[in-house]
Amino acid sequence: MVSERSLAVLHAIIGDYVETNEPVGSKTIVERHSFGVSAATIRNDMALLEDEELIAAPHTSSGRVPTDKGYRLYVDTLASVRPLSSAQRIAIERFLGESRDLDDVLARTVRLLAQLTNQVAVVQYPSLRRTQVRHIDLVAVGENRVLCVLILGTGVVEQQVASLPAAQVTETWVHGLRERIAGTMVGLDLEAAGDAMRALSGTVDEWAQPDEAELVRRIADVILAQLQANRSERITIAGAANLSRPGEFSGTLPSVLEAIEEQVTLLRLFGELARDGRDVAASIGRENEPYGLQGAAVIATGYEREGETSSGIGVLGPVRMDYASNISAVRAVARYLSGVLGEG
Amino acid sequence: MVSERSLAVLHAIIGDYVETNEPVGSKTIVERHSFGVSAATIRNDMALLEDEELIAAPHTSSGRVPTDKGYRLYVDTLASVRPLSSAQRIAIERFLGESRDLDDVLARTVRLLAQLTNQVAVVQYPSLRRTQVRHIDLVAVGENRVLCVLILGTGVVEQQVASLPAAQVTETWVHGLRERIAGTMVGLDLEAAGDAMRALSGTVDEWAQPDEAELVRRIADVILAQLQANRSERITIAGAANLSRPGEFSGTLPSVLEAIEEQVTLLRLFGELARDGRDVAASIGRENEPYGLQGAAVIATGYEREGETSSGIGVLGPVRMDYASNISAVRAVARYLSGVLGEG
DNA sequence: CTTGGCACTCGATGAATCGGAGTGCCAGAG
DNA sequence: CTCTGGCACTCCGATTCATCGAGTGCCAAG
Repeated sequence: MVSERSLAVLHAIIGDYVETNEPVGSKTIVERHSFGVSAATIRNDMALLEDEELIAAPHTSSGRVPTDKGYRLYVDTLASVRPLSSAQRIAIERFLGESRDLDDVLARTVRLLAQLTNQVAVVQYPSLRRTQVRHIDLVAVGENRVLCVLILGTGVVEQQVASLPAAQVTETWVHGLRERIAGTMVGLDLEAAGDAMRALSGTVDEWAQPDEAELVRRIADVILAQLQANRSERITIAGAANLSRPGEFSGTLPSVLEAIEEQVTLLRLFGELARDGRDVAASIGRENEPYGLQGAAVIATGYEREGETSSGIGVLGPVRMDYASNISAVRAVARYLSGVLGEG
Repeated sequence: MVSERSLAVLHAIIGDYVETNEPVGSKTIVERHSFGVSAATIRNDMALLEDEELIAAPHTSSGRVPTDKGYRLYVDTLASVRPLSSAQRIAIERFLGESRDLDDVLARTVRLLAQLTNQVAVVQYPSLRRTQVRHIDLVAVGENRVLCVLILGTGVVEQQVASLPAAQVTETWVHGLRERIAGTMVGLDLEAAGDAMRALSGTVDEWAQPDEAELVRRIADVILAQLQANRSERITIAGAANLSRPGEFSGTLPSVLEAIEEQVTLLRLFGELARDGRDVAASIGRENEPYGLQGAAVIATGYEREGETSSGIGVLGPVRMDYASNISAVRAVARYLSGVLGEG
């Protein structure tokens, strides 16, 4: 276990290194931070930290640089998350009150976060798995098409046309079917509605004419697809230009760009981080290896929508980043977003 | 005017420079290309090219590098666009036959183009301005909501709910309104339909009860918004990871990343390039200055959908790129895309 | 446990050197 | 008028070498 002071030294090293991007030596530390001890003592502590693999020396007899493990301990022992500057608070305020629809709020939020942190910001769209089906409609369009309209609790409207094989459907028949389906589905969340829909589709022979069963199954499939589409998740990204800051992201820039393009990778990563624990989580360097993002660090948390935790929000940046500021920025923006979405 | 051979020298210089990324001198040229003349003669030609500002020397007495103007003349005089390699043809073939919906086709296409060229590929979604309105439906949802459903010639279905102020609408009233609107709009393209809609909304007092006029206007506004939304244009992008190749894009990487994020910039640029002329167009270096993309080159052309030119497709890369290959790749993929979309 | 001292390491910096690729120009040949 | 070989000149880039200094590790003393 590392001593109290050694930990303070680690914090000092990381603080200086993040700021200057240069290996930091014992002398620099005693100059810039007022430890009450001499450089030699610091050196002893640093040797200790090096034994623990929390810091490393790029070359023999040069300053030290934090390792992934060092960063990890750092964020875990980060007590005082630096409060936001007043300029940052103002920036957040400016975005309040202008909220429009969900897309707009998320787009503004992700840009805000990118601007605050100077990193790539990522916001996951709310998971709608727990959203309810508010309304369902079937509309005959021509003789062999039925338009299936689904209105969800969030106000999202989903529609799709089911093409039927050469059968002529009547307005009244469609109406009857609609009543039956709506009766079983409306009010349920997407997951339960899907189950109900499958059950209905399975027992179709019991209540429908044989020659109509096929039609019902077709329509049921379309509705199932619609339910499924709304459970699928997306993310929105901003601040990609921050990736071009030179020096950072030494060799792993390609994989980061790929991850941004893929989306699915980031989705998994953010989902994971947002899920466990209520507070802001970080994943640093090698910890991201399963996602091909060693070289990068991710800070993420969940935000709430109408009272329940829905999805992830956070930033993606180089391992050498200002965790204190960025963690508090992510936390603040997540709270703000939860507030805005809580009202609606 | 530059002589025949000087032009050939320019081509040689650009060819070598693109390949090696190093200033190319007279000696290198006589070695690698079989001009029938000596290095001194090449030097004379190079002096001439330099007078014309087609090439420039980074330092006194070093090889020459093409200028933007040089690249411009190069692509303008590019006669034999190199045919695709068989491997590339196979890659294209593999994407055939798997076409599904429009989104899928475009997503595959843009990735294909990125892979073929090793650049950032951009495909503009088809402009729907000339698409016809195929069907319109109004469905009463509850007492004070009307769902407006628009089905377009492309199969796209657009829907939106119009909220009405405390008025109870009857099923029959909605039906009547639907008939009237459908009668004036169905069969028109989006632009004309918008005009018709506005006209209808303007004369509402002549044929509707005074207390219903407001409802009609509300509904009309929603439909207008739907029409507008479908005229708006989008692009899809792939191959952003190719930006990370080092050395290229010396200092302008940030602006390129911004442009990709903005989309609207690229939309204007590609729209412009796809519009003029039928063949592949290029915009090189400073020519992109109005878009903040000096430092980059764009190769673009239009593709056809159901017989008429609809939108742009192309690649974005560093000025120093293989124009011959990339132009032919863009052309080939555009043709392939036109073929696929022509059938549907 | 801390501290000052000291020898040592090793990368960074800068000057000096050198080689060579490349140019520009000229005079002569076709 | 064009091409060619030759030649002097320039200047970049790599190499070498010496030096500097920040920083370490270790030790013996407080």
